[in-house]
Amino acid sequence: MKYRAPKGVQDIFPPEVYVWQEVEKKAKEVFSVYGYSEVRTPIIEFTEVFTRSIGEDTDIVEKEMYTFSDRAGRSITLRPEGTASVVRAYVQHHLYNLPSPQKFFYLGPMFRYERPQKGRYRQFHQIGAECFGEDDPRVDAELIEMLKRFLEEVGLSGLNFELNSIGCRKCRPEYRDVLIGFLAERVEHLCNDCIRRYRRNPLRVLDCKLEGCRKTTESAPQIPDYLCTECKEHFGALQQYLQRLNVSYTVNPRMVRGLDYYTRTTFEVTSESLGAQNAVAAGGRYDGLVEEFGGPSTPAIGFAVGMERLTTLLMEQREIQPPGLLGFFATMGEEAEEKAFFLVSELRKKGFWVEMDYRGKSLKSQFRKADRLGSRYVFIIGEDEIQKGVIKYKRMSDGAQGEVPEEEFINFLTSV
RNA sequence: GUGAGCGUAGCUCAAUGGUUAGAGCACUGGACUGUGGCUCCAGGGGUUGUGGGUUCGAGUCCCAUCGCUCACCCCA
Repeated sequence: MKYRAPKGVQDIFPPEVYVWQEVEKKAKEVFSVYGYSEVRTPIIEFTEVFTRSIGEDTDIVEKEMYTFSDRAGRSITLRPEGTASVVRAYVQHHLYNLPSPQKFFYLGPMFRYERPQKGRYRQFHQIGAECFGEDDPRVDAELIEMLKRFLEEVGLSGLNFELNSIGCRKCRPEYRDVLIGFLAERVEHLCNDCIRRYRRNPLRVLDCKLEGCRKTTESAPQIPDYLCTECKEHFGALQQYLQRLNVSYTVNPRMVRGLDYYTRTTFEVTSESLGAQNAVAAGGRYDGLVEEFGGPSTPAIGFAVGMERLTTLLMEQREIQPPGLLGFFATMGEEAEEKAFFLVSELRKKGFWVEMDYRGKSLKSQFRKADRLGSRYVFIIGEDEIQKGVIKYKRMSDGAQGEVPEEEFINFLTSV
């Protein structure tokens, strides 16, 4: 094979593409009811947009970005996630001068240079939502409710909502110190990965899957216990509201997110059947990011849904219903073929999906083709029909046949 | 970046180191001269991922390389 797509990117064909279209449609429907407008930001940004927001020493920035120099020597990066671009756009266009909250959603491809595996690709797609300008816990609750509703509308079940608060710029450093103190006494019991995490990002040690590390960190101090009064209140109120909105969740005090910009609320939606990459959606609050980008201090919260992971689950849980072909024209003879050709054109103009045969094949093989295409009807035009001025039809589901005068054909189609 | 498993027809897979690499599905045609699905028959389709090596002989064994998959790291 001479050409193949680069590693970790994929072509999406029918029938999967119909699932994608349905998911995108549902997202637009649900999000718009919550006041979210679509925003389309570029796929490329100056590299600093990502390094500044995601964090210099995260894996994404350190080794996963598609970065290149453009012809003028500027460093450009293919977006590895959506939030940074939306925040950049929000600040660049001074949207903080508009009434708060400003609410946006986006969908499109993201790029990370990683080894692909189940649920992970180099080009992957996210649907995300961002809400700027409010720090009220009701906004957090509302956003999580919207995510839940979207996932339900799209037809997913068996999902777990996990919730945590990782504090703010004030209280997180304090907790961090306490945790480092705790870990320092037990470093020798940690795995090699965790020893590295301990130095680089100690909160991650809590997330380790290994039995040994889990055990040593069993009695570790937990973030929720070290939140400052404001963060504690915020987290408590959020939980109250979620309960009253009937959004069930579990608090996971060990959940940490990989991007530096998160503050307070973080959440993940996971599924058992996704393999190692089990998060369908994730998000959180990022109250410092707008300021970081040079805007006024502006609280914000958002999430992103992984399209590939979502559609993978959907295709496991549901049958895919491709759009149905209404009719297939089976013709006998050149005159009939010509007639069918222009008739097909007329019908499509009226919005009917019809197809025909162009190869002058046997009637039998035309029927076979119609059947294979899942056509509801076969319309037959041969010498007899032309002479009588009729079109013969056969309903494929039960084999019922009949004739319709040409001039009534459109009416006939409308009625079936 | 690290580790493991797997590469044979469009797809799913057979073939003890030994003739001309097979089967099912799919595709095309016929049995049925103007009627699909079911059945039967026939046909087209392959550089066994690639390159080297061992051997009288390699799809099979060895090495390298490329690709795919899963996992680690990390994340949607």
